[in-house]
Amino acid sequence: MAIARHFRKTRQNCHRPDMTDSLTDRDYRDTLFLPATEFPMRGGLPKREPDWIKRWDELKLYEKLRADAKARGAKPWILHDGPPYANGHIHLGTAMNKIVKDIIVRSHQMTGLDASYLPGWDCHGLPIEWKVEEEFRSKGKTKDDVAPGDFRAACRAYAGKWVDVQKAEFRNLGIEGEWDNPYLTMKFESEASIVGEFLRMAMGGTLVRGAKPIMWSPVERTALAEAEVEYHDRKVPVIWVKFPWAGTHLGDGATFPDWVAEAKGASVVIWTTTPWTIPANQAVSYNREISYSIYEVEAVMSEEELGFAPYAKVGERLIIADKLAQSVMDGAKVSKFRPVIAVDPEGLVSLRHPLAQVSAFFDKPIPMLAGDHVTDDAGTGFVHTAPAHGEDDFNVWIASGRKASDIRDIVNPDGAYQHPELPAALQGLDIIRTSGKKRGEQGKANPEVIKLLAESGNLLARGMTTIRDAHSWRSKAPVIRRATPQWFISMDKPGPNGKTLRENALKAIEDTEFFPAVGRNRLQAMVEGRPDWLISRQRNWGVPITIFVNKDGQPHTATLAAEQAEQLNEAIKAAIAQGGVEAWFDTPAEDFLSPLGLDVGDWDKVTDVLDVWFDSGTTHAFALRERGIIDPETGQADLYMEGSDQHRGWFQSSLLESCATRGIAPYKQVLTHGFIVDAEGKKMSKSIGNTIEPQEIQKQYGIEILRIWTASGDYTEDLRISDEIIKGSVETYRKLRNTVRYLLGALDGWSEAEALPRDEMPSLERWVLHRLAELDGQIRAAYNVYDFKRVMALLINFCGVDLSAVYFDIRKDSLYCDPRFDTQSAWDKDTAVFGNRRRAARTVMAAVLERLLTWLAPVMPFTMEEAFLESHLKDRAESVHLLQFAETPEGWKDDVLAARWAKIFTVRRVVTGALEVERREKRIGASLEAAPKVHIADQALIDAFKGESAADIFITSGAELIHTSNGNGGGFTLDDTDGVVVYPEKADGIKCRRSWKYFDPSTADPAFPDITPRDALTVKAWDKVHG
RNA sequence: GGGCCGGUAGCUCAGGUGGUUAGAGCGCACGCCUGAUAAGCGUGAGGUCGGAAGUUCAACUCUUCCUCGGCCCA
Repeated sequence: MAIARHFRKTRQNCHRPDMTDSLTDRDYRDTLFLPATEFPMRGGLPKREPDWIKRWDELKLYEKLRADAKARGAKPWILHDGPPYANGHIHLGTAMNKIVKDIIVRSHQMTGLDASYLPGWDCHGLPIEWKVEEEFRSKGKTKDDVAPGDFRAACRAYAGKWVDVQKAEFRNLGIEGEWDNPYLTMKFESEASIVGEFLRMAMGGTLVRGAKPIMWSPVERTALAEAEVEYHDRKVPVIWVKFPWAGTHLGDGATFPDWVAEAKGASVVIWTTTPWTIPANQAVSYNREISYSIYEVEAVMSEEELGFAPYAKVGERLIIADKLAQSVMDGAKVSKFRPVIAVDPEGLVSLRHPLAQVSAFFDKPIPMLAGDHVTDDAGTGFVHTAPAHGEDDFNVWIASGRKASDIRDIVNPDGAYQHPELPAALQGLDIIRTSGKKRGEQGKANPEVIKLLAESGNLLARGMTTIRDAHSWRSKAPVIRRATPQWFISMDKPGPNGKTLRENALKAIEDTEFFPAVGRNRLQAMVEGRPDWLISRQRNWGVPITIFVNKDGQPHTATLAAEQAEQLNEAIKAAIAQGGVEAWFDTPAEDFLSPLGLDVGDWDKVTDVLDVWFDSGTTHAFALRERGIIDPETGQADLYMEGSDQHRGWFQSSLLESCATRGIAPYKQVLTHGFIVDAEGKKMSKSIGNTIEPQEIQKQYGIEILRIWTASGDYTEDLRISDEIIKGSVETYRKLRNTVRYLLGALDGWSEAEALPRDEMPSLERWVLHRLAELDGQIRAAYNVYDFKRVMALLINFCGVDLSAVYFDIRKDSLYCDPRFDTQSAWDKDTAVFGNRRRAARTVMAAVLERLLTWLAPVMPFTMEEAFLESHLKDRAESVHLLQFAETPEGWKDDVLAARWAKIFTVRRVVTGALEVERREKRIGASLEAAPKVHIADQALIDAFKGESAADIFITSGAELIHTSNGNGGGFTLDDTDGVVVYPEKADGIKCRRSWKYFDPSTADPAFPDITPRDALTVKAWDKVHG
């Protein structure tokens, strides 16, 4: 440092050896303008953010925003909040989700709309129920010890607690919204609304009772949806079972195909990993595309070789898919076998159950069914079919024209055999242990079935294998498939408008706008392919399925006269509106039925609850329609915005619910975000240990840094986060903050009186206005399509390049040294030229500041509020968030001017390049020490400078532009800029003690020999005003 | 295992319908300024566009395969 100072002094001394200090003892510093602001360079975000939040609370900002929009007559614009689940603390993903929403809402509010934001929570459901059960267990109580009403009350309290926790966490993120009155799915009015929607749907005919197998958890005693299971490896028994062939219908006695004679005494072989389903077997499936043959066992491995006795017997005949014969024989320890003859599987027709001799219950013909689900990739080429316990099994059973009511249900909710006709040996055996230390392990059913099969002589082989299978994500215990009566929303039954729900939903998808566009394909594909919506759960904490069923199991909504059904529905809704879901469970059936003259004995009250996806699919009804935010029948939210996983979840449940009840989507637009991943693009997980909590970032950097990070990346894809990436956001913050700070400092003492009309401004100022006009369109367009990264890129570029590196740098001289407006009374004509130049600069800066503050406020609400309160705008409103994006006059746009300045900047680049060489050679330090001569071949480039001071633009003390087609050698050029040659000569004269520019002392005002004439005029005006 | 999406400089992002030496900002290095100072300015070095093959006169841009990652499903 000392050395650097020494060099500088040396240079100055060399340059003006004849100057003496006696002439120049006035200190001009007082007469200069230097930026002045209370707005500090550093934000101190972690410390100060909570104060801003408190300020907005006290200000009742959200209410004021609504009042302001109303006063403006603004059009409502609704982002409908997807409800997070009221369980656990928020994480980075939830934070990002809310931040994106907040930026959207704020930016729309500031572009003239009335953008309200009503946050909500999802409060019912199994996860909460589980936590509450755990709490009871820790107090030594089992579920059976707790009255259902008390249990539900505990769930309600538990959800309420987490709503409060999350609400506080969201508010700490600076999310603005109606926090005092959020929507909760468990509020009584919501519960009544959900019931209302459900009944409306039931009345529309899309509610159907089904009995198809669904995933059932014996441990939890409930049906589970796909979303509630996870897949794990599990060791299971595998058995090969013989189904003796029992006859064909092919031809009469004279025309049997050849194979029929050979098939006598043969057995069809199946393979299964669920021996317990054999007692529920009602068919065997095959595939017409697979070739099958009869094989005869010729030799079997000996007991000595194996260590156990094989089940296969020499001479027995097995029917197997040709491709799998070898592997089946290997599994059965058959050492030698021969194909006998090919079999036409269509002709097999009927088999005998392998346990037929055990009990008359099993001694029924077993049909052969053709199904595409059968493959010859593994197994035997035949599939044991228990329609109660497998989806494919059920489907092939129904497809063959058989009835669901003929399906045998021999398993109770505990996952144990229970059927009056079952043999005693099987009665009561459990499939999976539901309690104790071995909960989730295999029960007694499998071993007993295997034993019975072996005794019957129909076990061909057995072993163990590992499969990937569904487990409950709560208890981690395996689930089974079980056919129980369940309620479904039918996708393909024509509804009130004659169209199916699937058709209505697909049409609604067409009418919806998706961001990004691929969201449409995704949702479409899912709706096209999805099965009926299983909405019933056998749980306690949820909205009940409020129907009565008659003795045929049909709901009152489908069997009573419409008028009577509606009366009943109204009574139910009224009860729930008053007493919550309890009212359904606690009110005796006759209280609902008797007033309508219905006989209690004819009806059963259903006590299943609704899938929680139904609750959240209904939020549009109670959070928007019943609050009067959108029209109850035809209204739509403007936007739904959630993670892309919600194509399967909320976007779909909401769509289906709304289409079933109103025939339209509940939204006009759907926006999805991706997920947060680490620096390598890997998802965050506690087990990898790469998780980051929002509180960490809040404490170390501030929420605003997190908001900038969110806004800078492409959140429609996955967002990466790491220390390095966050540091980048910190840099962005600093640049933006300092730009705003400089503007605040430059505008010290500004008032509208100083403003200069555009047509009196220098062209550089008009160029800045042109840039503002350009940006205005770009920023609005980007916010409109939720493209914040474009907003950020545009503004960072504008601040870093156009302002900081160009405009501020060039106008620093004018701002600091030209006559201040408060000396205007002392200006003469010459002084006014410079004074007005400065007025123009400050006018433009005021315009820039207003726009930067408002354009950035949605992303940086804290810092922009802080800057706003330091700015000339502070009297306009109580908060920057109550402002609108400034209207930008069309006339500011000037493409001709912009093209001209593009030329000027082309030349400027070459000059700065040339000066850099001089610097490196230590011939100059500051650019003011130079006065370059620029040789320019293209006259148009020279014309661009017409009316401009090239020296000001180059920030040199002088500059000369010379029209010549070639330089005279030795000049500086840039490869990509032909015809511009720079001779970076040193500035002559003396250094102005006020503006530091070098100038010819002979031009100086004799009264002020050591400053330039401009500075002399300025100081004289200053002196006149300030004595 | 299937469906969809993505992989451009250290980081965050631009790069209509294939066509000159692939851009920006930040960061980094070097230098300047010291009247925006834990600030400001300038210059420079960094990618051959996840990999391979193919179509084409020509591919970051089209096709196929592979790979890595994400979401959904099994």
